[in-house]
Amino acid sequence: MKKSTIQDVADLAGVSITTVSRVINKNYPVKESTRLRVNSAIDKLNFRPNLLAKGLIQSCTKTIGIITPSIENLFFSEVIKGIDSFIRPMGYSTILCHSEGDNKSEVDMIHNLLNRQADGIIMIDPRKENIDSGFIEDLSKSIPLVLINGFYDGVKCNYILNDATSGVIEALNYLLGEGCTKVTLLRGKHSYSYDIKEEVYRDFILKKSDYCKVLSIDEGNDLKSVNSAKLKVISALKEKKSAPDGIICCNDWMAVGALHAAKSLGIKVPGDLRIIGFDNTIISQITEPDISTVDQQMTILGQLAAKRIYTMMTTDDHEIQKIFLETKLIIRNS
Amino acid sequence: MKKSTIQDVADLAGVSITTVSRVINKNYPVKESTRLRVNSAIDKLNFRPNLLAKGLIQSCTKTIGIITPSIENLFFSEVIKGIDSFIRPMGYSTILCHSEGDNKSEVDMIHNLLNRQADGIIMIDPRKENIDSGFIEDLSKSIPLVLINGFYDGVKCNYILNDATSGVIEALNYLLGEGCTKVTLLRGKHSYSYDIKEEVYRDFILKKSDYCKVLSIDEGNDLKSVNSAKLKVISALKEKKSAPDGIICCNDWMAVGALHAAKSLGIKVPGDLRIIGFDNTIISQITEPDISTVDQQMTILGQLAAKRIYTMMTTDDHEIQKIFLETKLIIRNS
DNA sequence: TCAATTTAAGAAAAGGTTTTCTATACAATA
DNA sequence: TATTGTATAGAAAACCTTTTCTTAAATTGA
Repeated sequence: MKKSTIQDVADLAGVSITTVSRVINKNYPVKESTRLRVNSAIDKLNFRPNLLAKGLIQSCTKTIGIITPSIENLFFSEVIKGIDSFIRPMGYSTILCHSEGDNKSEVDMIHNLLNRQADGIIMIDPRKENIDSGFIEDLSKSIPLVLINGFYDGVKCNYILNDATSGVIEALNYLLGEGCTKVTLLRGKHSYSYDIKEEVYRDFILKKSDYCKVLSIDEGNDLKSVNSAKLKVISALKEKKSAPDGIICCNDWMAVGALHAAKSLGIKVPGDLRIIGFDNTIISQITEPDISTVDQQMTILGQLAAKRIYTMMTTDDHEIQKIFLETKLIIRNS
Repeated sequence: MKKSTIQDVADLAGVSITTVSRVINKNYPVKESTRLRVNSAIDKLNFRPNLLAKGLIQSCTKTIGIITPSIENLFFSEVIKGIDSFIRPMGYSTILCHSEGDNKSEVDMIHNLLNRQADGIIMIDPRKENIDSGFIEDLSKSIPLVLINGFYDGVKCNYILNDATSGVIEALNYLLGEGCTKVTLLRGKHSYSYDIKEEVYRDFILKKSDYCKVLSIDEGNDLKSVNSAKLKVISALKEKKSAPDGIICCNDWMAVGALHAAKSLGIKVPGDLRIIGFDNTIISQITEPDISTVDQQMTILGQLAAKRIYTMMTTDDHEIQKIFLETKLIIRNS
């Protein structure tokens, strides 16, 4: 079944393509009788307007790209749903790209989005390398760009949405208050969101204690990180003198890994070891015990990013904004 | 920074746009010296070819659309990764759409993909209503379409990839073998994959037992289903006479819900109640006890779908194929 | 009735590529 | 020399819309 064009519709309805366009876009008065004729022609031919042509002439595609490192972490799923919930009703559609935490993929995907003439891009947890190289800063000069969790002070040129570092402090205060004396941080690589947490952790813990230890696994967002975290924590727990009695994990997957590590060694949680996760995804609720975690308000994070990019796309307000969102520690049984 | 076009590049390099096009696409010999000049002009102007224009003229966008009900279920994540792992290296990019299990969204997204001139569409667990209405069958006449888990015999016009129903039988055999006498099935709505499982369950169980009971929750793929499943199972377990001693859950989220239901009532798993999930996602490994589940080979499922759609897009082999994949019961401690 | 205004609809340009067809320059062959 | 062949590169059409500019027809006002 060959695709029909606006010309076919025009021929069938006995009008010009201009008129068909007007009927479709409802942006110009058309006599009722012709409107009906055109519409029935559209139905008969099953006509679908070619967005490539439309986008080409309007130089606007009503599309935003979302780049996420992973689709295996509910943190991202929730953020994405937040973005969608705001931007869809505004008539935009989204193109979701997952880079699997790969540098090059991330760049390729951005290029692809640019080539497709996306109107804006939201990046969740962009790769550190791509920030450091200046790539992202450059990018933000050529297209409305909002980063989620990609904040660090050095990047001045980007409008950045970021949840506060307050979560780490809240978690630390809680653990110290519960009597922990050896609190460690478990983090992943390649994302500034981990760096910030580490920085805050170090600054804060050194004021209160002389135990300061950071565990780092190779990745952080995919499923493999559960096991990596487990292995990493097992080896930390095996160290006689310096084994931690509290772990703050940079996301809930890692926290699950830590929990399993403790179990495998017969270490009681929360008796001998306390674990705190990050994100408050549902997986922190389904383990035994369920895991205390820092809520990140993912939906709101996404909505704010969407709102901001919408403003940038539709007005000439392109100034750089940094919005910080509150976090909240959810106490459970770990 | 205004976007530069192929004309700008041509002007700067002192050649025609034809030549620039040839340099970019490497589909025609160009003298080395001009090639260099053109390339440096491209770099200088930071030129990015407009895919709208290219797609328009080639009537091919090297794009496939993926429609999934949810991005909150690792089953889908794995399938999607499988698709990507095959189709990306072939030079295609993917547009991922999540319908949140909404009928209308699903249709809208398909229309959007058609309007964008996607070259093919893969649908995971398409909505029952859209199959029943004939919409999907019609669709498959106008674009290469592959369904994953959308199989039922009535749909003759679609090429369908589907994992075997053998999983249900395997699970049933196992539970009966372990001495269960009241095995129920917990399912969701609006997807044929649940219908098939129910059908197989009914056919099989009635031959072996006179206990046949199906529990159904409103949705099945999002996070809310954990809680819905829990509530549904709690009320089933409370029924004195007919409380099940074995539950087959149509995905791992539901199995988690069922497990929590049992816990909340103080019912021992697997002692008093056995639970089997579906999908073998990592969440079936992180609960206590970990959950026996039916592995669905999601990655392969995705790869096969991608491979099939690739063939359909690049050759004139458009015949309807139905591929069935083996499942495997993974025995754990539930 | 005639001019002026309003309404409805068409013609053609534009958007940025690819592709077919054509043209030039030069070398090779007879 | 005349002919053929071979690189190399340009001109122009094509892809399918939207949009600006016109035009024709219908309505209004005096």
